[in-house]
Amino acid sequence: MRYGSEQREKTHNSLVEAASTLVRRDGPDKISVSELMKTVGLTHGGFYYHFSSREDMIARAIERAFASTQERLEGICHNRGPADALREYVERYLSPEHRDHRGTGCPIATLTTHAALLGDDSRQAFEQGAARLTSLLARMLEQVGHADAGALAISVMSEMSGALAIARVIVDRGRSDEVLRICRLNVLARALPA
Amino acid sequence: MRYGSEQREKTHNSLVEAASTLVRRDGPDKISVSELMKTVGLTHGGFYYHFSSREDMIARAIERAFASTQERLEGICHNRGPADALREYVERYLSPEHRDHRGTGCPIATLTTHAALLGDDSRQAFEQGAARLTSLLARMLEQVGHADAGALAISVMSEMSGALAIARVIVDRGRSDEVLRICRLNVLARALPA
DNA sequence: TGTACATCAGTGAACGCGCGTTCACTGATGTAC
DNA sequence: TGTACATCAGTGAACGCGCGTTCACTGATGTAC
Repeated sequence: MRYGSEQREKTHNSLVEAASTLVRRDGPDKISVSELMKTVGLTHGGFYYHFSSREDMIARAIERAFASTQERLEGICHNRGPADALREYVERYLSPEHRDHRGTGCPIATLTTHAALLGDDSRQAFEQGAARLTSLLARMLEQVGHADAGALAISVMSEMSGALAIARVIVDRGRSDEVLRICRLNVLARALPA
Repeated sequence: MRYGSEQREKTHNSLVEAASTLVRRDGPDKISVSELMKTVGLTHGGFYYHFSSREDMIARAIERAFASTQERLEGICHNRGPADALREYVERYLSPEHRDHRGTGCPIATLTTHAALLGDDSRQAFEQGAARLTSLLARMLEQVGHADAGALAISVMSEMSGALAIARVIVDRGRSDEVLRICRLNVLARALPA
């Protein structure tokens, strides 16, 4: 079964993409090698042609999750003023839509408590991804005139990710929405210029 | 091997206690039945004399984790004025000591992203525990004069748990301490009366 | 006080199952000539 | 243009392992008489 000359790369990309969704949706402990391969229409045996181990695959999945989250944030900033972009970001982050789509959401809100327990490769991928994302947020805060933007970014990122993770545990939609709404208002009040 | 008449209760208590530490230290996915039994000096076969299933044990462990966390908070409030208690709670929560002791720490900062993925019993135990803990915090905030204490408690709990979870992923002690310090200052500024 | 029996809190062997990983093999495609 | 061969991207059977769960058994303790 030989395909086009870039087949390997294409398959690898699909695998990492699928893994980055599965790892966020079901958690790093529940992804199985065969489930991942099935997701892209292959059999489990081919896995080690693309990854050196299950742990390696999880690290690549986390990297990808952060990369696409970052792209999405940059998309929000594109063609928008700093204050508008900031408001849009916070409102999307703490929205019921984000809460209801773990698989494509911010990895910080999906994997924090897992990350500390993962292997070193995965943990490092998380740490670096989170640092970069927080830097982007800091730059946005700086652009709207915050003096201590770096510190505020850390505080805001903590509250947003914490709130989203908590909202995801609350079954009752109304009460979960309420958590999001409260933190949205709080964060907007702290982040946007007066 | 028959022991004293309350042997069963005593063993059960040790098991739940040990489980509540293990579940926070290693995560709910990594606790194994035999490891737990070994921890209290028994063999794996006796497990089902105390729990109906592994999932049942995890739910009981989470309940216990919240109960002892709540007791600890009440201990802080005991014989302290409201503002003092609040400051003490925040400073302890966002301390390197708390970060370095997952096994005995606040379950919100240890299990949030796990909780949404757990079975219904465990998820519910988490949700109820978190709600009670947040209520306690709200009462403290109310006592120092905050008008919208309920909302502030949710915001503060989100930031504190989010920050602690993030700090636990950062390997470099200095940078991890810095995250804690920043959020400590931010939270204290928001929570304490001016 | 002594004896027979039931109960209680376990033990530890055994089970099936799914998992991560390995490996011999396959067959379509590209390349050399 | 045709043929032989190497390569590439997989397949799928097989492996060992640890896990959650079950179950027949054990032996110390409590209870009935």
